[in-house]
Amino acid sequence: MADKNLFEAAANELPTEDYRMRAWLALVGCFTNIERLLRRRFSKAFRAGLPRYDTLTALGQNPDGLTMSELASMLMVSKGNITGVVRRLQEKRCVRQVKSRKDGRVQVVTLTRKGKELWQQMHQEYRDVVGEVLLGLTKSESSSLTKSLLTVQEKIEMAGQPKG
Amino acid sequence: MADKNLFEAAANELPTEDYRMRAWLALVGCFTNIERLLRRRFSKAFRAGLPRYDTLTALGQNPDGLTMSELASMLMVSKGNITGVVRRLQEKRCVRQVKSRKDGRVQVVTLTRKGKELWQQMHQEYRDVVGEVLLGLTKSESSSLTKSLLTVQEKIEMAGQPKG
DNA sequence: CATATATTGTTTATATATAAACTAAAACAG
DNA sequence: CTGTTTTAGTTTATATATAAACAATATATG
Repeated sequence: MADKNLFEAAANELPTEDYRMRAWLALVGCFTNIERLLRRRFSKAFRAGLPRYDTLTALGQNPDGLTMSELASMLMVSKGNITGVVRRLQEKRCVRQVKSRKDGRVQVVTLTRKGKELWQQMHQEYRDVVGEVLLGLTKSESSSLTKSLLTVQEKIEMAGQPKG
Repeated sequence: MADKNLFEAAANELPTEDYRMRAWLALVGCFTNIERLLRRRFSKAFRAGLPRYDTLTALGQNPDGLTMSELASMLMVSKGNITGVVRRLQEKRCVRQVKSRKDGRVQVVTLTRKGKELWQQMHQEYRDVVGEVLLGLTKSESSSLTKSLLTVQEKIEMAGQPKG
């Protein structure tokens, strides 16, 4: 007993006509598997989770810096969350926080040189893992999958950012 | 600046031929959006995260109970994680833990009546949210998406469970 | 200008997640 | 039977996540 994972088991119990739930369960299973691999590789290589990579990426793409709120918005997480992630990155000297002179509430966050280097290493690792995991996927399969996913995305009524 | 989310921005920076990364970014964006909606609805309705629902579902599908290790394996999380989730469910009188008489190390976890009721409520909420979110998806779109995702799943070499 | 309101970011309480170290019990080896 | 190894589960340290309450600062409005 307890042979297959929950999502496969749940899909097996679905009535045939329940095609939307079936799609969602397939999405969960697929994402969860790949994401876990990525997380494990990042944990081993950098002793860091994916949120740090996401944060470094956002900052790398915006060399003039981003405020805490902008980071929260781009990464689609709460502001309280960003406070912690940026604090840990700062303790590792990977980012710099400077208080804005125009607006005393605002912190502008930028990458340090060390942060840029870490970002590049992480980026390579990220690309490697995704490449390995999706190795079996042909160009046409990838394109069809991407197209389906973007269709779903478009149809989701975006329900705002998290609070706080 | 900081207009669109990170995954869209990252996809825009990709070379055209990078179809696998593009598919992965679409997968991340799609999953993350829907999962966040689900989580928010669960948080509001039950003051509980999705892992509790997953755990109740696994137990609901196995009325004879599951051990902590079986739960960890089915939900694909670490054993230390299960310890916490089950403890919180037990504090709410939703599950029962009984030490096995055959093997003094093993805990067998089963649903209480209260747990069954909570599970059913959560199940309804889960179905509602997925239905709403994927409302715009036709049967044929759903099927094509499911098929693509299962193809990916098959091609992923499953890399074992987390440790601990 | 003074007061009301909104915005930025942190803090707190809680839930989730892992890896690694640990305990207890079972299985196995000689 | 005794010592070794394996297995089941918990504990600890750390990272991530949210909502809600809060502080400090801007902005808007009379």
